[in-house]
Amino acid sequence: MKSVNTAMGTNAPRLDDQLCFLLYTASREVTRQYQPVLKALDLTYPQYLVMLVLWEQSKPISVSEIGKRLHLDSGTLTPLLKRLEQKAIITRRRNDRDERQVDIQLQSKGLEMKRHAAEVPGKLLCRFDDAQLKRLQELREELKSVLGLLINE
Amino acid sequence: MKSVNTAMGTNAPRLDDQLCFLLYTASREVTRQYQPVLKALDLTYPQYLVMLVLWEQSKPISVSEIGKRLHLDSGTLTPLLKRLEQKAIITRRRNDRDERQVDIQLQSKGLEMKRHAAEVPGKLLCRFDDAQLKRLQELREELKSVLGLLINE
DNA sequence: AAAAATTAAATTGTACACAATTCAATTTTG
DNA sequence: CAAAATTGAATTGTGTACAATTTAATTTTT
Repeated sequence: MKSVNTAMGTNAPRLDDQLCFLLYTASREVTRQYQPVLKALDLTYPQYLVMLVLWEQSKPISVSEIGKRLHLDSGTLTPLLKRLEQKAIITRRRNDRDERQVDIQLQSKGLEMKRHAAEVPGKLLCRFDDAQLKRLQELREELKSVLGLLINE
Repeated sequence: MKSVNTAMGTNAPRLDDQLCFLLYTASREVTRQYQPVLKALDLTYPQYLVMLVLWEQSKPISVSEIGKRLHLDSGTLTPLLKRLEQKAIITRRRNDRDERQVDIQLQSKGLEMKRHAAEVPGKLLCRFDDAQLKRLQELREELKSVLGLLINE
């Protein structure tokens, strides 16, 4: 009862106890920790997420489909994808069947990066012991299921 | 063992199973849900976080102290605080004792907003039932403790 | 089939984040 | 005390996020 009330009550909300703030902080903290590792791949963290989508595919995929997976819109993706194109990691091509769509395809450079990228999670997780990894994994499951709660409705 | 291995293994990392991606998505999703509620206060979500810090204080507080609480630097805070100043919510003043510091103080408008803001969490949480609130609370505790793991080291 | 509605990207504009640098004020050292 | 180091904000530059609008292409209606 106590802690539910602190969240719902009429008191001023306490910063450190707010789920939203913890998510906001944790997300930025994790992104920060990815950065030095991703620097070797010359990718930002959002660019890395786009690459994960593309590596899962191997087929060309539309901008909106990428957006659906990452919950990002064209306002974010279009300039990001143009940067990946400039780095010769992907190509952007209008779809012949539906000229509204732009298909994103890996270039050979982008495909080859997959091998390097496979080492990324390990580099970040290696500093945790088994007990800590287990906690991360539990948090992941909790978060995955709560995210379902947040999104539906 | 299985799921720990999927995170550490040499396979291509799976997007939906990555804690980092879940944090990134959940954080943005929650921010999105705050937005309509905060619009009534004419605040963005990061501005709201700064206000939470200021409401907890009631004393003037330096930019760097705000930054310490929110894990944000002056590059983010300076322009944000200038916007709050323009809206007559706060004042910015060089500290007399140490002229390097800029003290942030609530204006009367900013102080009065506290009452309205007290209703914000309730407006977001009211759509969850008791069981769901309990899960949010559990996630909060998990996240709080894991964040400690991530930050120290 | 023509008009209306919908969809997919791109564009525009605002607001973060954050690395890196600058500048001034204060502290620490030699 | 003067030089060196540190600290606190501000600035600069890059890269997201995302609302809102625009434009072109496709689909649905009438």
